[in-house]
Amino acid sequence: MRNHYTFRGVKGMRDVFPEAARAYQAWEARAREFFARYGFGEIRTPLVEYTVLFERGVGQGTDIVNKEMFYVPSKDQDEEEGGERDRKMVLRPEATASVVRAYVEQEVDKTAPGVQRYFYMGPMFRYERPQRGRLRQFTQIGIETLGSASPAADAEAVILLHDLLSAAGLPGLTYLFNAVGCPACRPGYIRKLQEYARARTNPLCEDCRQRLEKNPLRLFDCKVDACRAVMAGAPLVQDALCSECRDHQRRVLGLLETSGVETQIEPRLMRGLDYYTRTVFEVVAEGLGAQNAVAAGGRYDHLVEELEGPPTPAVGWSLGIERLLELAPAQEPATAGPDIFIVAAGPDPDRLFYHVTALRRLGLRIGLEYEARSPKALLKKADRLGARFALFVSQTDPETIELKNLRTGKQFPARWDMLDQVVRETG
RNA sequence: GUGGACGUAGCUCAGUUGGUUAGAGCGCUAGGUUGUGGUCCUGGAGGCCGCGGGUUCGAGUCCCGUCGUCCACCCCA
Repeated sequence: MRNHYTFRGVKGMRDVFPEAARAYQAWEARAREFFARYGFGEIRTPLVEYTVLFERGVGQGTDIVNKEMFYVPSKDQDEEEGGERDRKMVLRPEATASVVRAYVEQEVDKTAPGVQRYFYMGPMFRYERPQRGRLRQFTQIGIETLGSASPAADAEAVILLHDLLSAAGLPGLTYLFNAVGCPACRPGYIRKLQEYARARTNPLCEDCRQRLEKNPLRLFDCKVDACRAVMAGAPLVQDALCSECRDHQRRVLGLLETSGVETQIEPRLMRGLDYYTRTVFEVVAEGLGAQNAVAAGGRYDHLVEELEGPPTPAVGWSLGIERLLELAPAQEPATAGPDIFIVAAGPDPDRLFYHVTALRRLGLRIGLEYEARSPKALLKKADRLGARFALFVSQTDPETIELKNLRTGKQFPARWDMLDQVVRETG
């Protein structure tokens, strides 16, 4: 790799070459298969949104909004005087806010009333310091179900995720669940939590003292021993849920149990995005280092209203392909090699090119080198590519050819206009 | 944003207490095979030792800075 080079790729962003791209394609194909089964349709939203969308959607107090945004300079900013602040644009850090924005903007509740099921796949951008399992541009696949408050919607989403991950044969996944309450019970819980913590501020670290006021639920995330000790005795959301939330959780977990999805209650599990209500969950994997969440999601019953839409309960999740890829290193079958690899020393290359084009137009995969090389080198290449046949072209006459079956080693004279048939019959 | 580790052929890495033409394996390439692959043998190409400065008679080896990568914190997919 060139170390002193002007035209570097951007930090935390990767180039994906064909071999690695196959692994992405495999995940995308598998996901599409499952989405079709469950009735989810693809939605494609822009990579750029106005900043306010995420400030409102993801939350003002979150790290994603406060320090992880990729700002996009725009002409709008220069041209529009005055209110340019809310015209600021960013690369999307996640997709849920965009999907909801699109849903509200198009008034989908009026044009297509009822439950909407969407899936998306594409790059997300977060300005973080890269480390294992964390890129600045990464790829998410996710779903959003809008318009249902039913526990069945939560369960359906999780089962889809579970079956998709299981189909990939990933070992060592744990499905963690928690409930984070709703407007009826969460405010009361947060007050209790703050009361508890305020009475014990002394041992808390600097960060936690700030969290206490700004984002008290995050107190549970701290890894400082002293803070953990304090929080070990803190009141839990689970004990403060209203009867509706409690009932919702019970029914979701019940549906998952009958569907054979093993779940684990994690009473201190919190999410970094503000919009979640009731159900939150996270799928964690072993052996991924510090960034071990491969998928996460939950219910967000008030986000649509928050973005000026009609009351619309919703639930969704997203998974990070790159982390999944690290878990199951490319075991995808290699793409099929050429049907025929041309071995020619370059007599009348134009005539040869004509024949090759004709064969490709018949649907055959033809491997061809542009420069004349030794037969040995060409055969070697054909072998590496997994070609089924090698075609020897006479040095003196491009019409005189011999076809060699690289599996059996048998070689025999052939004619250009018969190749298509021979290759297909040999299947 | 904070902390730590590491930058030597395309890749994985050696490189003695600073010492003269910087090495290995794999890969690439050519030949052995008077045009015929996957094994084997022999040869060849390929190095701003990340970059800049300093110490020294002499620096890939030591010091400072810088850029980059990785890991961890923070946070998250």
